[in-house]
Amino acid sequence: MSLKHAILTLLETEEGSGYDLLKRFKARLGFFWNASHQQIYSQLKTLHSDGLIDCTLEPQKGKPDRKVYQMTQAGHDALIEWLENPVKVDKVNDAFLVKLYAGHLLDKPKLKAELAEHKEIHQRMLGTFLTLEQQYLALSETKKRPFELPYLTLRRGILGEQAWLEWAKEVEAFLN
Amino acid sequence: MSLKHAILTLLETEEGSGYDLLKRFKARLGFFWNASHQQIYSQLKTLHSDGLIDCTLEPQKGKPDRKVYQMTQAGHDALIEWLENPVKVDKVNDAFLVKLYAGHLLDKPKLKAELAEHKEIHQRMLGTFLTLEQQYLALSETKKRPFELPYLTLRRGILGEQAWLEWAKEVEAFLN
DNA sequence: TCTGGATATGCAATTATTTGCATATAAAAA
DNA sequence: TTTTTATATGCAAATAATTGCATATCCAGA
Repeated sequence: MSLKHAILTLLETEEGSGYDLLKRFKARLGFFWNASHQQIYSQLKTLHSDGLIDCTLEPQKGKPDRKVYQMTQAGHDALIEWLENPVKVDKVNDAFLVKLYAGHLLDKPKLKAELAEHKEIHQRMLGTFLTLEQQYLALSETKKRPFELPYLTLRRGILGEQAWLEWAKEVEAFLN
Repeated sequence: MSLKHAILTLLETEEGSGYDLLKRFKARLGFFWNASHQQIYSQLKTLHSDGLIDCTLEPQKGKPDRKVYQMTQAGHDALIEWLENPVKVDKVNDAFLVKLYAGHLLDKPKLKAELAEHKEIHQRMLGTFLTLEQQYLALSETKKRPFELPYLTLRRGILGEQAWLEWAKEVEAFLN
């Protein structure tokens, strides 16, 4: 599973509490891997009981202890091993396409309305990605360096969303 | 869940046995919804026990009975209801991007090799899609009509794969 | 001061998917 | 004639993901 290894990747860079990791996950990997907070907390528990990460308790006044997770050697090894073995090609399961395929059972206005909703979401995503890209491109060459690979994942998002929106135009043309 | 409704969509057009449906599923919906034969057989069972599909047994010599499934009114209603309510935007969970994000932990040749494997798969997919597109485009206008919506789902596949391959060029440029 | 939202954490049940196994026939290829 | 490939089905266990619920704090604004 990749979620485990995505979390290990984050911990490889820096330790953190569940919530820290959740936020870092959403901000950095969330564009190409969706995971709920429940999933992340429960994976942290599993990773810990498998010895791939350590956990230190930081007492807090009033609040319950803060659990800070950090990488172990076993975790590092597991991550490297995962990286060295091929992953499966992204599996697509797109409910909207199922619906479009069955679109003859629905009237065009309803299809159009739903297309418009999806389009808005994709446009918003693209906007977010383009903003992030501008931030990256504004950096000096040396400052870019550590973000080169993340930037490539961002490019995937940009090209993917642009392609989706191009396609949406074709669908709109048909529905009009 | 969309798998249920994808199967109902197939049955809306024509009845069939589990294996019939499996093949039709792979040929028509398989490009945007991946499901194993086990999943399809088990969903048929559930759909049947929920009364959304009927099942008639066709005795066969030597072989076990052929179970032929067909739509019920309840199934049709459930499909329409599903179609009328919005579906969620396609969720992306792309393990290769997780790996690329963590690529600094791996040497470039290994990343390049894996990229090449994925590229080959995407190229093959695109090839398949383009062949199907040629077949569609060769039809007369009247014969095209019933495949207009499926064709749009095919276009999604084409534009999606092209975008992936464009992106792969950027990644290759970086890795070289 | 009350209220709502962000912060911060998790359990439990259900649903969906994957993986491994299992069986049996028929046709085609070696 | 043996082996492989396609046809044709499915169960069971494990893993992954979703959904619903639950708790408790802190801070800002009405």
